[in-house]
Amino acid sequence: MKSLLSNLKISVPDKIYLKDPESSKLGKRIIEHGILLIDEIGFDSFTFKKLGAKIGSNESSIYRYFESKHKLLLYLTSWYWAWIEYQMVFTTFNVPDAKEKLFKAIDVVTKTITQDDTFSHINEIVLNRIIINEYSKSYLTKEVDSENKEGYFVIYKRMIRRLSDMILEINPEYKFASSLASTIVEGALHQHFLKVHFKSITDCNDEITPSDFFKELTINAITKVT
Amino acid sequence: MKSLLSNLKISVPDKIYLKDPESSKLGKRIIEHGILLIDEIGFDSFTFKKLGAKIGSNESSIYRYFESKHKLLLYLTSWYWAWIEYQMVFTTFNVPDAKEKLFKAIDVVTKTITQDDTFSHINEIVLNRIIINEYSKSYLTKEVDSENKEGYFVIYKRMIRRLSDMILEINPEYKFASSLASTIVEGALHQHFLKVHFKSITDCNDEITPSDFFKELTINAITKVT
DNA sequence: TTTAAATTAATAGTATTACTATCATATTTG
DNA sequence: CAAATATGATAGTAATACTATTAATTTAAA
Repeated sequence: MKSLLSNLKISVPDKIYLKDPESSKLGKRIIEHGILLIDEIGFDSFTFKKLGAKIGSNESSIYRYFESKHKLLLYLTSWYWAWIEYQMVFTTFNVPDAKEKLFKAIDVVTKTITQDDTFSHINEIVLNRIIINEYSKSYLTKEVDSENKEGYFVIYKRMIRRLSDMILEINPEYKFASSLASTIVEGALHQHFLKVHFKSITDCNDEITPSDFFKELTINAITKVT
Repeated sequence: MKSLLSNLKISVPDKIYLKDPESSKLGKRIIEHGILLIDEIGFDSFTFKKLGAKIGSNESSIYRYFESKHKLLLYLTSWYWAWIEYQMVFTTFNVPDAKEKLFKAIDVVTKTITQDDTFSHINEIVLNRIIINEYSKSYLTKEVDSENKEGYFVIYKRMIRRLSDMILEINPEYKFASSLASTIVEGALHQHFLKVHFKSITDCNDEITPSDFFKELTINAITKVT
């Protein structure tokens, strides 16, 4: 995916930031080390002061890019889903068989990220861990409705709708395409979490992946003769 | 469920609290109004100081029951899952047909709570909303492994295992019973959230419930001939 | 190349949070 | 009734999540 993406810029709704972090060296350092620090100490303990110390910059300079650490999380998650969406569109493009297409899409959203080579300052492996551990916190807030109106979750919702459309391509009669799509995406993150922290309530491990589980689940859900 | 439960006490791992809130009037007020206040302002803005003001008591008195607001959340969530587990065991007891049994269990974990009548000081409708909006925050932390070792999530995991066992009763060959069970429980909370805040990525609404979706999904997953 | 504009750094300050500690006052119980 | 226990009031601390101001540095334009 590297060479194909190297000229592209993933774009994030611009209301999320005060100043585009892609537009300067400091901005990129904020993103790069923000990802590493959130992964290291967790989003709850993460502060702009600590990030400032880590990158040898000042707290107040970071506040010029993001209004709050919550906005930084929204930025990172939007970036992540835009990146996933791109891969989903790219991988399924020109695949004539609807089932093969859907399976490729499910693979994209459920797989463990193992390669970090798409964008120089963003470590996608680490960012994927942040999504698994922190994504829910970006929308489980009292402000979710107003932030949704501002468009902070458009990329995520659009990506889910693409998946839903591929489900309907196979079976236009299936009544729960959206719920199934959202369950696959959210459920895969959850299974990845469980396999690290609550092994006893998942079957996923080094051999069985969330992708295996969700592909079988999906195909049975939509092709069953009832 | 009221009369049957009225003599029972739901028990929560005792390491979660410093002093059992069931043991005093103040303790019960903390739980009762803690639930209402978290629902009202959200867990992130919730503080013991605000709760103290609301119940006409002192911040420091609340700290004598719970070490932190995080522990209070663990208490509430443990209580909730114990209550759900009780209903699950009770409702499925003596049901001979494995499929009917599983469906009853799925109903218990996925339905919207509409009655508040089991325990005087706990409003189960409001508590259910808190679980939907805040449950993930109880385990998406850096301390999850140590807290898991302390037994703070035993009830939740046991309840999921019960569900998994009922799945295996129908099809002992099914390879993903635990993952399916955990997906049903977590996924149902997620669908309830989506139907309020992100309607475009769910099919659930006033007519179609998460229960409908997950029952069909489950039965197709485990009885499909592959 | 100088000058102005923009960006970043440094410092200080505020209200709130998440507690801990101490001591006084109720309330319960033996 | 005394002693034990629970609760309340007050104070204090370090950290958080910012905002504001001013100084220093970098960049871009004339």
